[in-house]
Amino acid sequence: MIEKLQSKKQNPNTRLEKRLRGRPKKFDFSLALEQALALFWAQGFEGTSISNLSSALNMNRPSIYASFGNKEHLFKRCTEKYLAEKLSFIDEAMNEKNTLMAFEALFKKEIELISHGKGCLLVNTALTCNPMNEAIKTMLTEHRKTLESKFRKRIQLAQLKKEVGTKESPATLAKYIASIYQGLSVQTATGATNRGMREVVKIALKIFE
Amino acid sequence: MIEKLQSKKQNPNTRLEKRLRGRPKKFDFSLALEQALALFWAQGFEGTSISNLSSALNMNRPSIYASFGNKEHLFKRCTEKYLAEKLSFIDEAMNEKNTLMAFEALFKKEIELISHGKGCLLVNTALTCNPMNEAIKTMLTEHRKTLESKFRKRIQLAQLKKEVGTKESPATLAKYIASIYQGLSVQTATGATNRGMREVVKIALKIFE
DNA sequence: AAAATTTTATACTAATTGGTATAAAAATAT
DNA sequence: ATATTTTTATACCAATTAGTATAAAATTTT
Repeated sequence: MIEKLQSKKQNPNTRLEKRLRGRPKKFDFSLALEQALALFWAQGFEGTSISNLSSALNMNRPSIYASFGNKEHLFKRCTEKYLAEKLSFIDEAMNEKNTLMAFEALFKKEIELISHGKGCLLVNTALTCNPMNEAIKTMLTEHRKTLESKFRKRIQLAQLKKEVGTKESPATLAKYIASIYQGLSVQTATGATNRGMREVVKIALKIFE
Repeated sequence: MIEKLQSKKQNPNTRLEKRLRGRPKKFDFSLALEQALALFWAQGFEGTSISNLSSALNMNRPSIYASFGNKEHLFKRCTEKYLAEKLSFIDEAMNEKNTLMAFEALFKKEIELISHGKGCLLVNTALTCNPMNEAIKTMLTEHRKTLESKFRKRIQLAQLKKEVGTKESPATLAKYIASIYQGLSVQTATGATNRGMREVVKIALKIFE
């Protein structure tokens, strides 16, 4: 009974945010963002309409605009969330103590991430688009470049420590790793199994043995 | 003067098709299809509207529908054209006399094909989409699987001829090759140069040396 | 209890989407 | 010349797009 009274009209935000004055939100901001991310991830930027989002988040349109801005802005927030929460393993993998372990960890975690068949958000959601949405495509492209440069830095470090040969440049090796990473993102959208992808990685990483 | 009279109201189809009864088409069917392919290739399936096509092909909408059917059907025709005209090099490459040469040829030609930065149509135009357009995504996926199976068959042949080791299965090696192929398609959309991609291929094909 | 505040829900906008009906235009066949 | 055929161009369709104005609802503050 006491419990029931306490949980009466419990707002998801109550515990986190200080209760504001007006009508309480019926949605949890962070959960809604996660649901938006899931939908964009599955359907791409242009494949997802505000109406789709409205249904999926159980929010009416004015609430979406009030909370997240327009479609482009919402997608950017989702991408940031994706980078912070889903791709955090990349920095962690790059901290492994040798190159082989670093990229083994990278791909192990990537395969877990993309095993649902939707691939990597940075790769699969807007490789091409209407000129109107060029900014979205460019943003994703920049993020992919950033990933590649993280690979490059890791390889540069390894070459300094003489841990890896210097025959190929770090830039080239990084591009090779990025190609595999992106290739797997397409592979999972082509029906590849986790096992199949792990075997691809095993071959791909032979160059570091 | 004579030339001018001869070329008066020259219809592009005149030479090929028997002149029909009614008002002549103002467009060349094959050219229009090529322009449609170029637009879908650059903007993706969902990023290309019938209005976009109408402008690009200089055809009004009823003419597009009359000539090519609806948007989905037109995209399928473009994909078929793409396979027949742009990806014909794949079968040719698979006919090279050894595995290394086959895949060297494959990637050399692929890089030429995608060097405009739009990647491979099968990869870059609808990796994700609205559920409404699922059939398009599925069609492209099937074509990607077909490519991979061509790689697999080539490797099976090579293993029979003891030309390549049997440590990894043809299926796995084919998936590895397909991953590189698809990875390069993303790479060119990420700003990679032809030279950069060629260097990636050089590393990738070391396993066949 | 009343005022203030904030979110919700409904209903709207103008533009665009994929797709088509209709009639004029431009050719050939008779 | 006239009829026939085919394409073009205009104008439309219903549905959906992204985005917003407005008022009711639900809360806290006074």
